[in-house]
Amino acid sequence: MQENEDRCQCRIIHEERVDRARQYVRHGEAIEAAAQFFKALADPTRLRIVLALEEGEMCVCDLAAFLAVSESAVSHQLRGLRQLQIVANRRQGPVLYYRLVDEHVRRVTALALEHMRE
Amino acid sequence: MQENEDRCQCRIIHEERVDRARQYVRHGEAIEAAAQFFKALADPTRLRIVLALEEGEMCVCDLAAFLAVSESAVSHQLRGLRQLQIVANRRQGPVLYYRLVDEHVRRVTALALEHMRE
DNA sequence: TTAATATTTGAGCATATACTCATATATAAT
DNA sequence: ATTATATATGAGTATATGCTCAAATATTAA
Repeated sequence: MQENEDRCQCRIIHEERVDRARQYVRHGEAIEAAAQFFKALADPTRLRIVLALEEGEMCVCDLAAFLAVSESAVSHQLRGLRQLQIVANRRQGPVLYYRLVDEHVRRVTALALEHMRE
Repeated sequence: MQENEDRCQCRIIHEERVDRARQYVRHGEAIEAAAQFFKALADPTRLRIVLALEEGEMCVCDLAAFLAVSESAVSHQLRGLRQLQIVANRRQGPVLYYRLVDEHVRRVTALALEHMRE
């Protein structure tokens, strides 16, 4: 086990199995990005925002009413979703209408909700 | 807006849009469950555990070596994944071999990682 | 029984998260 | 300019998360 002595000092029961995992799970930084992506959907408030927007764009005020939470809270969550490029907005006067950036999220949520119903 | 006066006191700009969202997003507790599910994948360590197990079962020690983290840390994460019925284990002597419970997770991770590579 | 291996568990801790509240910004109307 | 509306933002806070470390449990071997 010489090639691993500086990575970790724990015993490796099935070295071949560990190597297979290392080869298979080689998505590089995509894993970090995917984890971030899942984190965006990992909160009920944000998940409900995303699901609502699947039906069409909504302004912050609409979302706050739908979610029954403060507009500030919604705005904070939307910021996170914006930074992850999951949602975008367009301004019409003083109102910002939020929408999903693409169909990626919808596919993932659909798949997950399907699983939840067994 | 009388029917909303006890739910929230914020203005509703597009009441019809809010109603549409309320009808569309009606998965009940499935949303909570889905958010929990996403949370399981929302951490790089757990996501890498899941991805590794997609290739076949591994024991805690193998996973620790693969992830280069402590076995205790792996065990704590596995507990969460176990409680969510995402992984299960079988005992062979003193060794616990962990595996994915079903193919649900694999489909979701595959879809997400695909998106990450655009 | 004793000792060794494999894993789990609980406490403690540093950081992240999701909110609230007050304030700031941007647009529109007066 | 002033005011009102719609949203954003920053600070503060309570809770959740993910780890470490020490100790407990389970299985096997001596």
